[in-house]
Amino acid sequence: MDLNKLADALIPDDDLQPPAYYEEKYPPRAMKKGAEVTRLAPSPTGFMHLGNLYVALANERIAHGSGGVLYLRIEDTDSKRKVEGAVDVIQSSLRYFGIDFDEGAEIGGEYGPYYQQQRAKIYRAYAKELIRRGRAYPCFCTEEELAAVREKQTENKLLPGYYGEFAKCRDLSEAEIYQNLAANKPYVIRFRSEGDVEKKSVFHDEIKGEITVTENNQDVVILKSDGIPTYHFAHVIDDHLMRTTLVIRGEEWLASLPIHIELFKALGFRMPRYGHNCSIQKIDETDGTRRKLSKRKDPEASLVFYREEGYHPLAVRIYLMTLLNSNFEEWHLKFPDKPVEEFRFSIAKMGKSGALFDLDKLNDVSKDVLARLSAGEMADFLQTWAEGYGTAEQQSWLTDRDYLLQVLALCMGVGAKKRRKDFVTAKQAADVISYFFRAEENPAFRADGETVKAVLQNFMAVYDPADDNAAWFDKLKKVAGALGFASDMKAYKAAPENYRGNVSDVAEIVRVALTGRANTPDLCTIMRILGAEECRRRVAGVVANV
RNA sequence: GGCCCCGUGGUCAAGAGGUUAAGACACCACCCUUUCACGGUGGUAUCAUGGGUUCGAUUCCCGUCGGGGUCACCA
Repeated sequence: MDLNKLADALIPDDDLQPPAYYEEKYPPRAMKKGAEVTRLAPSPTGFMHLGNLYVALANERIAHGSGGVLYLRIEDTDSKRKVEGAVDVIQSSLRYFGIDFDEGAEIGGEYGPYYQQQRAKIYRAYAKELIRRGRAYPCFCTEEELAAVREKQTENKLLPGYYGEFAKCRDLSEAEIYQNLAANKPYVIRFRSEGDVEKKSVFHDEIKGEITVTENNQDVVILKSDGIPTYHFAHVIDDHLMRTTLVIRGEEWLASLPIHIELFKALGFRMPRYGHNCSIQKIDETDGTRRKLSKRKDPEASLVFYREEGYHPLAVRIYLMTLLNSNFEEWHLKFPDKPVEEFRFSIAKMGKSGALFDLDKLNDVSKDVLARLSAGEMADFLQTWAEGYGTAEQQSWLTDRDYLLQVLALCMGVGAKKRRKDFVTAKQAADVISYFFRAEENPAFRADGETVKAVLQNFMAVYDPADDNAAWFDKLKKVAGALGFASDMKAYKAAPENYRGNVSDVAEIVRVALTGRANTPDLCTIMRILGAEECRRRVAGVVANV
């Protein structure tokens, strides 16, 4: 069979460059030893998964930690999944969490274009070359035919797929091929595999270590009927031509590694190194089993979730780093103020087994991150969050910057010996500080109405905003004593039956009346921030209703 | 089902042929304290299982079990 003629018939494009042209156009990168070229290659589906960020962080740290390059390639070969504006979503969400690319889509670079759709000619050139060499052939099978074969294979407990005797179009005669072409039958281009599933070999995975791979024997599709390549083919060509040195990707790709290995070999490309990263999982409530975080079932699977909730990007970053590198957490505990970039990220320290997503742990990390912010930084963070996701009311709270800073300084314990860790997320923080901006609707007291009224009236009668903390508390104790509450905790503990309660019960009444909640930072300071007038108004409201 | 990956407390995990099997989160108790938070002290809890190698295996080997992934003209 005249393979050159076949190649021309199958891929008639007259504007293709020979493979050698691309080899020269995209030469190996001049980089210092040890520098890694890594990439992120998401599909523009408009949805960004936590797993995307997870693997992005690993690639980013490896590239930048080694003085290498991180680039963004858009895998838009499936037109059915493509969503308008998805590339913006990818870039903006990754940037929010601190992933910056050196080259790639929308940034450009010497190894572009970085959209696979724009690289169609390149793939076709290599596919044509494979046809000429007899390593690729046209397949005219319809979807129905393939499905029927698969069904039969499954029935007979055979390996499903297009291989060996089941590869009907593999050895079509020249006449049959041209007949089909003349009849305008749609066709795909398949790779002619020479592998044998009985043969296994050891492969070194940068994360998993020594793994065994079974040879591929599938004649996989490399060019779909629309002339666009499949993932497998595009991956091999792109990562070769873009001179990727290390591919860190999800372990769901492990199963197709044999295909990639054979394609690299057939094309005569040197393979990049691979690291297959485990995925973030969660326990399914319905059956108690582990599974990947699901886009459909788990809101926390989406990167949008963390922005809506107002998680600080650094918190998410630190949390993911603790999952990614087992010694990161200890390092971070030791040097809490050092930027993450200073940590020596190592592929060797990446875990082999999938980790369960732990919101408690993330929350704990978040508290620490927020507690290290200055009041000004926290105010900025809150404002940015509120502009995007807060209610109109919450936005209005933040307009008086000076007032806000006073509130934050108190709630964060700025200036105190130890910082408070009340804030977890921006959303939760907004809720925590709400009482500074509006009185609570129906404060719930544990004490009876008469007692509440007496405590509030007595205390407000002597309250003086000019008092310092000690004087303020002295007055509270006097009120407590006058009403039969113990003003001295030790005395109370010695003989609680002699009292109606103690000074903390009295403080609680004032606290609840003013803030609507039983737990707040220092009450005296809260009253100072609210102002005497506002305090009196709130107390009056409570006394009238109780 | 075939193939592949994984298996140390509830979670993330360090670890090495011999350890009292680190640490963090969560949980519990106590202390501090006008409440809460912070902080401090202490505590509960782990090597999936069977066999082999070995003086000794949680660690090395094999089987079993369990969990996960994958078997598209999707990535």
